[in-house]
Amino acid sequence: MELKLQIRMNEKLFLRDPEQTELGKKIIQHSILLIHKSGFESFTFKKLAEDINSTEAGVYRYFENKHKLLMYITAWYWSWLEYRVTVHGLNIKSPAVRLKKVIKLLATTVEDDISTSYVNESILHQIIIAEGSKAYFTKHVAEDNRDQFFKPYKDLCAKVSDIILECSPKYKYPKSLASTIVEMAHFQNFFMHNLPALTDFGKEKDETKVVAFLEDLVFSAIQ
Amino acid sequence: MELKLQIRMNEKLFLRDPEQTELGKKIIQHSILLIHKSGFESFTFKKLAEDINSTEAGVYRYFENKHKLLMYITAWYWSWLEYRVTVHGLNIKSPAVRLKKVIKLLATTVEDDISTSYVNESILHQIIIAEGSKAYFTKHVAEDNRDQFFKPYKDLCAKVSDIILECSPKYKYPKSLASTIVEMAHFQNFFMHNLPALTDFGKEKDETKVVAFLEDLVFSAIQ
DNA sequence: TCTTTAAAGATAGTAATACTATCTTTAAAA
DNA sequence: TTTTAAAGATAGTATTACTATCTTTAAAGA
Repeated sequence: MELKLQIRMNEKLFLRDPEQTELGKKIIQHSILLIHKSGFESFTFKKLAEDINSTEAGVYRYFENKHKLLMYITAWYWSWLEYRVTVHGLNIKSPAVRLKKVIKLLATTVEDDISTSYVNESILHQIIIAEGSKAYFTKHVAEDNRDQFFKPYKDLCAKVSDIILECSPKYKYPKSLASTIVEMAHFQNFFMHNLPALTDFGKEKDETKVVAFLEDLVFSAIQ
Repeated sequence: MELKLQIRMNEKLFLRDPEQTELGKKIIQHSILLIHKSGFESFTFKKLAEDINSTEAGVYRYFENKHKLLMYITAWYWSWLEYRVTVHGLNIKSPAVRLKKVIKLLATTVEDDISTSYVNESILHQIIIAEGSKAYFTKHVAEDNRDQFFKPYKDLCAKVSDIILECSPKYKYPKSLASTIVEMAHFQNFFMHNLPALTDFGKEKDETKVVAFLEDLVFSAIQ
C-alpha cells in the first residue's frame, strides 16, 4: 500500500493548481529550494523559471506574484504541521503529554515521516522559520485574512489552544499562549543560529533545549 | 532648561549622518510616516523624495538602500526603548516591579514622554511591530550582526534578561525569556489588531490585556 | 483516426524599481 | 573672498514585476 498525502489548498492562492501538473510541482519544489538558497527578497519568478527550465510567463500562469506563492507555501506548511500534530496525538490520552508532543513537533527539525514527493519538508521548515512571518506582515493582511489565507495557521493555533485548555480549563490566555509557542518555536531556533545572544542555547545550538525552554514556559503558565 | 535626546547611531548604517542636517532629519521623519502609510515593501526612495521635495539621489547620499534605512530606524527604536527602560527603572528597587514596568513599556503605545523633534514615536512603535523583524530576517543577518547593527536590540534583551535574573537567580532561560517577552509584546499587539483569532483579546483590542498576559507568563515562569 | 483543447514554450514589450554618475547651484565656513 | 560641503537637477542602466500574443506539444474525446 502506498500512501500519498494530499493537502487541499485555498483556491484563491493560485491561478492554476500546482499539484495537478508536473510544472506546477516543479514550481513548488524549486521555489522552496531557491528561497532557501537566496532568501525571499532576492527570489524572482525569472530566476525560478531558469532553475526549472521554463519561462517567467509560465510561472505567472500558476501564481499571481511571489507573495501569493509565499502564502501558498506557508499555508501548506501549517496544514502539514496540523496534520502531523493530529496524527501524533491520536493515541495519547493525557493532554499534557500531547502538549509536549506538539511542542516537540513545532520546535524540532522534521525527519520525513510522510513522504511528499516534491516538497522537501526539512528545507521548508527552515524557510518558514526565516520567511514565514512575511506572509502576514503586510499592509493587506486584513484582506488576505478575509480570503482565509491564514486559516491553516489559525487552525493549528486553535488546536494547540484546545490542548492547553484540556490541560488547564481555567487558564485565561490559551490562544495567546498557543501563538506564543508556535512563534517562539521558530524564533528561538532562528535566534539560536543567527543572533545567539538572544537565547540561552547559542553555544550548543541544540533544538532540544528550545523544546525544554518552551515546555518549562508553558507548564509553568498553565499550572 | 530644554532637553534634547540624542542617540548615538552605528556609523556603518548610514553614508551621511541624517541627524546632522535638515534633509537628513526629514528623511527619517518622512520614511517613518511613509512606511507606516504603505508598508515597507511598497516604500521606495523615489516616493520618499517626492514626499520631502527632494530627489532620489539626495536620499541615496544618506542611505545605501532602504534596508539599511529600516535597520537604522529599528536600531534607533530599540535604543530609545532601552533608554526609557533605564530611566523608568531608576528609582525602583524591587526587580519584580521593574520587570512589570518593562513589560508595560514594551507592550503599550508610548505617550511622547521625551520629545524628539522629528521622530513620531507612536507611529514608529507601530511600524516596528509590523516591519521590525524584517530587519533581521534576511540572508545577510550574520554579516549585519558582525557589523553590530542589532546591538541596540540585543542590549535591550540583555537588560531585560538581567532583571529576570535579579528576580530569580536560578531561572534557566533568562535570555530566551527576555527575547520572548520583547517579541511577544509586539506580536500579540499585531495579532490582536490583524489576526484576532490568535489572541485572547481580539474583542477588546486592549493593550493592557497583552500586558496582563505577559506578566502572567513571565512571573509563572520565574517563580 | 481525427479533432479539439488545454498546457507549455517562445518571444516581446512596458512601467516601475534600484540604483550610479555627473554637473550645477546654494550657502555656510575659513 | 575663496573654498568646500550639501543639495538640486538631470540622465542613464540593469533588473524586477508584470502582461500580451503567438506557436508548439500532447493528451482526451468523438
